Amino acid sequence: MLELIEQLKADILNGALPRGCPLRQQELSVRYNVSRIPVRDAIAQLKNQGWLVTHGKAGVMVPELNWREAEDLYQMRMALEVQLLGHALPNLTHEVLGRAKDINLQLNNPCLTLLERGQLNWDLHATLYEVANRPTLFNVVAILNEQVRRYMGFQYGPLNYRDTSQNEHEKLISLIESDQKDQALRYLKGHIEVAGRMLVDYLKNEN
Amino acid sequence: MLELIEQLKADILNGALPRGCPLRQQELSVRYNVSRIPVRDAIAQLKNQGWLVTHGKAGVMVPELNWREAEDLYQMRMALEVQLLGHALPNLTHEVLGRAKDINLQLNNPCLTLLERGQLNWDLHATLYEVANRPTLFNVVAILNEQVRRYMGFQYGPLNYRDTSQNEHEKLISLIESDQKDQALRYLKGHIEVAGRMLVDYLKNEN
DNA sequence: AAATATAAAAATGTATACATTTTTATATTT
DNA sequence: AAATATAAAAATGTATACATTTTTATATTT
Repeated sequence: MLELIEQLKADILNGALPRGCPLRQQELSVRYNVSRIPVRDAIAQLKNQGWLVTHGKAGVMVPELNWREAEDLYQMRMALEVQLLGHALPNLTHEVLGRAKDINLQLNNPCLTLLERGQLNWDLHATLYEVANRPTLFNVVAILNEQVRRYMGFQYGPLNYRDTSQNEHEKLISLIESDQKDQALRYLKGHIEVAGRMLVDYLKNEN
Repeated sequence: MLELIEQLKADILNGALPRGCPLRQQELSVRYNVSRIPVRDAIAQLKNQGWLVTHGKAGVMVPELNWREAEDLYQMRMALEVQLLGHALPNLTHEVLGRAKDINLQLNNPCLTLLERGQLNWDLHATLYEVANRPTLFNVVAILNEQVRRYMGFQYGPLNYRDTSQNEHEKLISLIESDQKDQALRYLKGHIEVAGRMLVDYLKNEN
């Protein structure tokens, strides 16, 4: 069923499932070659995580992208990820920071789609957050980042953002390495804030 | 199915479903007089919201209470509810504040269980937050408060907390009425912090 | 003709039956 | 006797069939 969820998410992202019109369990069960039971399970899960919303009293649909939601998601990320990094700081060994650097190098690759870039970006952040040992907080942050993925299905923003974001990661890691805790936390906050503002501005201009 | 979820939550709270040992879909379906399908649906939902956790590779169980989780929940509440109230402040008319005051009066009733008190407490907070018009943020905050309910199934803490909490609500509302925004936000933060610390201290001493 | 009421169709929700996976008990090996 | 391998039992996962609810199309009323 996890696989089915991923397929649905992929088809939501690539536009194979149209926004705004109801999805029928039967159609989906034909499309993915399973019965309606796993389809129902997957729909319930995706509804919980904001990938689908109810359509009337029966049925669900892919929601429209919406800048207010994006703003909320980034505001929550800002508040919670700063907390999480704060808990992680005392446990961030050079080994962990090394793993983060390796991921950041992969972000160099210019062929990455925005979606792949988003995945690596989360992998990097998650590497830092994991050592916080705060599963409840981590879990909420993970869900928020997964929800943000809904907004990464298409290219947006200025082209040079790639380098900006990558440099920001480098700066963040070096602040942590040199034990400048408060500055690292403020820097992370700014990093998320900038990414959020770029997305929100883009969404506002689209409509 | 929503009814089934509520029944399960109630039975988790009152201890009818034991912690730590696996719950079987079959047993639950007999207990609640439904087939395994709605039981499965309910279990999935409760797992998503922290009321159940997986037990090995097959099965779920009621998780033990755990002070680190409680601490995380209250830290998240602190950060996010302050944001939410901030968005709500410009829209908080006297009518809305009046509704909040009416709920606070009900908290006078000394016969309330901690659980009923928790419900009214959330009703009050939700009244203020609703006018923020931030459904995504509101939804996360609502889920956090629902998760906190898991920790309210039993009596704890000093007996005079009732009055303390109620006075804090009064103070918060009066700060809002007199348009002292920053102080209102800081006061809310403290209000949640105190409640969280009380719970966490209690949980730490229990074990 | 617009608004409401009724009936048919189509959707979702749930029960039962079967398939697959996981767990537990037993047998075998070292 | 402890550790591993095997077989039986019991669990979860999924397909199909039926029940209930919702939607849509048609008929009726004002």
